[in-house]
Amino acid sequence: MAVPVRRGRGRRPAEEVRAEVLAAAGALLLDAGMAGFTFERVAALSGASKMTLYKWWPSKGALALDGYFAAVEQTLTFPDTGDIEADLRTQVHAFAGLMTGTSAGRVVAELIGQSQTDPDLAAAFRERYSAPRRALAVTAMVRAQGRGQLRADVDPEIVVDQLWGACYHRLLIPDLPVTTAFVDGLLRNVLRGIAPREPVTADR
Amino acid sequence: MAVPVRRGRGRRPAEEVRAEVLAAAGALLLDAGMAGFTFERVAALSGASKMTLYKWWPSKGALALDGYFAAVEQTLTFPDTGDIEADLRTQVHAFAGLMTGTSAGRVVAELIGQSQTDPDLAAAFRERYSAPRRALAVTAMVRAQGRGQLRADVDPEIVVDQLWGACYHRLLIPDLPVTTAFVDGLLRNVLRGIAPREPVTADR
DNA sequence: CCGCATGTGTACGCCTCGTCCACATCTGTG
DNA sequence: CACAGATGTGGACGAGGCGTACACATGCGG
Repeated sequence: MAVPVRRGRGRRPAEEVRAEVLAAAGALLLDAGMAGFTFERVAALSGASKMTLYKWWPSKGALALDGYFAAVEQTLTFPDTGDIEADLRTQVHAFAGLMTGTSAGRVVAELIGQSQTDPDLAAAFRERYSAPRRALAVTAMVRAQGRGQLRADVDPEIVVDQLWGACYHRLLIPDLPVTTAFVDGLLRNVLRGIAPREPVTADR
Repeated sequence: MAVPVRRGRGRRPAEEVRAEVLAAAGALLLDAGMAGFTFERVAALSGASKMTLYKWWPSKGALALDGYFAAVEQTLTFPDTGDIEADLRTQVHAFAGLMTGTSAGRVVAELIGQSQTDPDLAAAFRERYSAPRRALAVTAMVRAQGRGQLRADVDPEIVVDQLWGACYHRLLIPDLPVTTAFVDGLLRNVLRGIAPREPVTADR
């Protein structure tokens, strides 16, 4: 009897739909995790049709990644104070804090997990998440090498794997937790290994 | 009309069934990957009933892990030649070689990926895979500290994350490949950071 | 030699996937 | 301003995996 004002069929502005889908995807991801994240549910939540989702996103993982970015505002900056050790310290601690203190850690871990069997997600993740971050850290280190703060024979790419890889290791294979003490010890070991012969800053 | 000799119904020796299931699981895992790995298929391949599988294994991941162990004979040794640097070098290179040279790398990556949303697999993986390996490396390093080959203030657990974590990082988030040059550079950086003040072995 | 524990075949309801259709509505072009 | 085409919607479909249940056959232990 009651006639709904909006029957909901027919074309809707793409921007509007896209925004609602991303919001729904982000929300679902945050509180259901990758396990309960499904095209079906996102469609239901957002009020969009499954077909639209399949048209715009190649895989469940790719949609989840977009949802993640929409949910957590990413600033993506790398300070350059002129002191590479301090900057790396700041960044790694911030990263570890984000991964352990918020639900972002769980989500990122599940995205990486899903990307092992979802090529589209893997590509999207590399392109939009890991590669940019890696590049920021690397350029900062290259500049530091120019200033003589880092040994010239050290490959910055490898340092990235040492620092962030170690954190991801504990995040993905949680034999041991990511603690502040862990991050401090990690930074100490790594910095000691890549500093010039006579360390610029004496540690301890 | 033709009467099959073995109707296949009724009880079968548990050992026999278990062996066949593990063989089937391993084979399926190796050539279909975690994507095509399903209870249904393992049951069909092994000739066992789905119900039996559900009874013995709590999740698809747990079954896959057992299948993996059955498929690749794991030796799990850590040499102790008295030279910790050489031993770590050997171990990390062997690990990297296994991960890149065989299909084991793909499978392990997918197992870790799956474990992000499968608590049973995560527990089994930690208990039967990562923890034992970590322990081997750690005890070797503790012994080395006793011999004065490693700084006493270094936490061996963290070194494990630096070395293996870095490799896993490139395995799971393949921005860059795991090459011999990478492993060499990694070892150089790490060893330089954990060696006593005057390095026991001069590198370069 | 017999009873019972245990695995087997089979079937079921539920869910997700990925695709398809007919239709409603927005958008831009003349 | 009107109309035609582009685009999203609702609804439905078959395939396939999940997880469970039941009745039956058979090996093993007493």
